[in-house]
Amino acid sequence: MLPHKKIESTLQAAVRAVLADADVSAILVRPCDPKFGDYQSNALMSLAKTRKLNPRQLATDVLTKLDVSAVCEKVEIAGAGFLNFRLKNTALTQTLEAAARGEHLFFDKAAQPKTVVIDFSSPNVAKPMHVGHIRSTGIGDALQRTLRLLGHRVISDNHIGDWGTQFGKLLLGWKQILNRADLERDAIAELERLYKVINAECDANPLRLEEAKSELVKLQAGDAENVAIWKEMIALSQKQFDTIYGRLGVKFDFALGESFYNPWLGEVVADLLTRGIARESEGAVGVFSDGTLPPKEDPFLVNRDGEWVADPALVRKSDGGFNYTTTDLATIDYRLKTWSPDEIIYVVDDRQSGHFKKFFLIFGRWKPDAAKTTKLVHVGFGKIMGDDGKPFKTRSGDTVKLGELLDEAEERAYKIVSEKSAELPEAQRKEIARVIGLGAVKYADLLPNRQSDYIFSWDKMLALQGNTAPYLVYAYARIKSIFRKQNSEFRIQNSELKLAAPEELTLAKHLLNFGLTLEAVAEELRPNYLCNYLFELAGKFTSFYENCPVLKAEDEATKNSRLALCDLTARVLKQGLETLGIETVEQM
RNA sequence: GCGCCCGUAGCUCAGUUGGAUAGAGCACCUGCCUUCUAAGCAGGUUGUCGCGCGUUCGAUUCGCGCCGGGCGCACCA
Repeated sequence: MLPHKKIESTLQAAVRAVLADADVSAILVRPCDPKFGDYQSNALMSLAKTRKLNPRQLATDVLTKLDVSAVCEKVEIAGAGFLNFRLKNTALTQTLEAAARGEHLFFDKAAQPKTVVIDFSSPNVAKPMHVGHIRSTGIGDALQRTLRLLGHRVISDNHIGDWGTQFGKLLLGWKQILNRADLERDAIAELERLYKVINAECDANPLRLEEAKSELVKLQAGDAENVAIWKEMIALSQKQFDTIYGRLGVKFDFALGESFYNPWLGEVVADLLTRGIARESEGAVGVFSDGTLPPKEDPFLVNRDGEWVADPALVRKSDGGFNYTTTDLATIDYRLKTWSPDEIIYVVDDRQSGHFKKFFLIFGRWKPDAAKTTKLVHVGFGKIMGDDGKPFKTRSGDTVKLGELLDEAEERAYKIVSEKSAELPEAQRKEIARVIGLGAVKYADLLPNRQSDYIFSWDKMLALQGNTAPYLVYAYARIKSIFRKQNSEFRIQNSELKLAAPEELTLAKHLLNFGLTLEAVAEELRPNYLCNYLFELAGKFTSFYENCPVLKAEDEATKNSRLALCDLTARVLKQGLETLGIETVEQM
């Protein structure tokens, strides 16, 4: 068991011994400022507060029941009632030696694995994936990797936009203005052109719009020709998706598009009507406020000039078509029946938070039993901005295509690699540039708190100094370099650690917090915690690297101990980056 | 108008149940390569945490009210 968990469970038992009825699940032990110790708990203060006890007295009482001498020095009470823990050197080295033997990598599998459906990326058919998709795709992938690493059962599902009114226009364009040669050269660009041309025509001419609508109606009715064209458009799009996901290294367990749920949409609406959850209004069918929430908190109400008026979620349009709330409901029904998840995570732009608020409430009304056992979470994120503070666009004002963005990342990285490591063969420089370029884009996207907007900057993400992917991969490559240089056979499994230098101790202690960080990422669904942990790890490693010679250590025992420390650091760096969806290189 | 999100160093951003003297990178200054990758390291400078009030032993964090920015408000998703 990792030392901090040992401390935590022992502390919880001690608290229970003092206050038998206390809820000890909130009694946590966290890393702290080294001047106070290695770990700290401030939980006794809030516990004392709710019970109107003297916090320092409570701490003293708990301390008499607390024996953590196996892993800690004497526990200290500090300030208003903090408990400060300092690890024993033996506990530290034993934990590292166990890791060296391959018994763990500073994290534990979840005691109670959850089944989690994670819905992310969701590109649209017939449209190019653009820079915005990096957010849902990167965050979603990092989360699925984290949850899997911690032993949860994860079902990733790409809810592709393969259905909707845009297909009327696309079908019309396909039939009337399709350029076959262009389609073969660049299918997505041609499909995009079709849509733009017809869309403009429809805006200008109601008759064109009617034509497009009738194509849509035919598709919906199962017209053989239209269905065949629609399927071809999906197939062409899928090629694009496969290429992009292949480059990004993102995998899905399922890619059940919106159209998959078509057969059940009518039933969903009928069921909502039968149960009195939805009702007809102005020819459409919608879910309205049930009056159980105060108006301010009720997403089904909106204030217009001082009056609260209905703002329903429509589930059927007046023309009989369905809305995306309907699809989302059919989708959740399918997911419940198929996987019985404990949790469903939607990694979707924050601008849709209103939709999710309504959708989650409808779910609660529609499936009250399931709502008790399945938690729905909207993992929202902000926009990517250009350096002018406006949404990130190309110079000509178009959206930035994801494929082109990744190309540019690799090109820019290649220039830098060629400059810094001109001696490496071209093929290797290309491979380094691929890893660094893609890693830089992904890392820059995962680093900020996901809910805030961030400014896209090539220079910052590709910089070798600062909190960037190149810096982290560089730290990894330097460790690997040591192992290439050393002559004798080094066997990590038999390593005995002896930690003396402050840099060694600081690095070693930081390794111990890998699992804590992974758990925080899984708990709050925030990959940036892991980014910051790895940045600190790389920093502590380079500090160690500068101050503690490894291959030229004063004696063999120190050398082997340091080699082991290097190896463990490399493993955590590699595992951590991999969990963020970022590859590493052995040399750069 | 109403709701949601945001406001932290000159710039870009972190800040994990409310916790100890609020952190990092960039920029700026000073050192360190005949020694494991200097794409690096060590040190220095930088703050009314938008403003005010409240809750608390303790508030960047919670509540209320302002100010400033972004986004969303029935047949698109």
